[in-house]
Amino acid sequence: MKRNSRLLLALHSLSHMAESPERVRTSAEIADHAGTNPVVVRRVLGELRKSGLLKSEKGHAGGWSLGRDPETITLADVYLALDEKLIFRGEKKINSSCSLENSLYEKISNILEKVEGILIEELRNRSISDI
Amino acid sequence: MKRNSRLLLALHSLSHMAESPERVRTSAEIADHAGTNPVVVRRVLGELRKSGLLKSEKGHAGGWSLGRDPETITLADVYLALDEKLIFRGEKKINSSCSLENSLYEKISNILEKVEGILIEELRNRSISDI
DNA sequence: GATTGACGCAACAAAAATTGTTACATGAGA
DNA sequence: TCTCATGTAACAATTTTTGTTGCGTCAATC
Repeated sequence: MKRNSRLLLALHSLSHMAESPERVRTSAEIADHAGTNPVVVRRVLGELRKSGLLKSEKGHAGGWSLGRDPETITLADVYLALDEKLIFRGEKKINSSCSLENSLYEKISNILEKVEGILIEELRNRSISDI
Repeated sequence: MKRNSRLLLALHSLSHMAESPERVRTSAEIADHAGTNPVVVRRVLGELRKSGLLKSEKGHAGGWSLGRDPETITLADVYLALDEKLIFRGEKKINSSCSLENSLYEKISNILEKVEGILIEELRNRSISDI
């Protein structure tokens, strides 16, 4: 797996869950299907649980299931829950002694914030059931 | 330096050049100001030269200078010349046996292409002289 | 023409970020 | 009590990015 696979892993898993929301899945099962490791799955899905998108149960018949109706879970919810920035994770060498550099960083940041807002809007238009 | 510093390095350097376009700068000089290495500078700026944004001269009084009028060099030009994708360099595990995964990848790709188009439009509205 | 000082580039090294693994604690059902 | 699941920390391996060294080429200057 490569970069930014966290979001894809999350969305992939959730879209399967949306198909049969009643079914409880173990992290081992999910990892196997996604070609990764159970611990990685728990790590990523754990962040979604914190946001209420998923719930998990320990114990014998434990595992993962959706925290609410699949139609109400948008791609934006997942994106935001993971707290990743698809766009630009550049350094924040602010307060450089070079005023041009500061100006540059500010201008780029403004643009990217605007564009990311648009991205989130787009993601908000799709639910995990739409996949 | 961290991730995506290439674009910032390029824009930072170009914006200085836009201030005094007549002045020729060495990669050592640029690297020193940007806090990096001359070879790295030549590497990054070399890509801009291929796109005609910059020109470089060897020899004793050699160095780097703008390839055309600073007002005509937009941030989009630089972004495209570097062939980087600020947005989503996710894996391309297409043709997975899982149709949901394929569908997911396609949907995400469509959204990101659209958003990146908007990003480029925004970048096209600023020249390196605007920094 | 020899020297100096610049870029061009390849190959290698180092550092940073991401992903994978192991180990163990905790909790819930059989 | 035993089994099977998650939760988490610590560590290892991999991938990506950045930095470094070395050497060739070219042009101005001595």
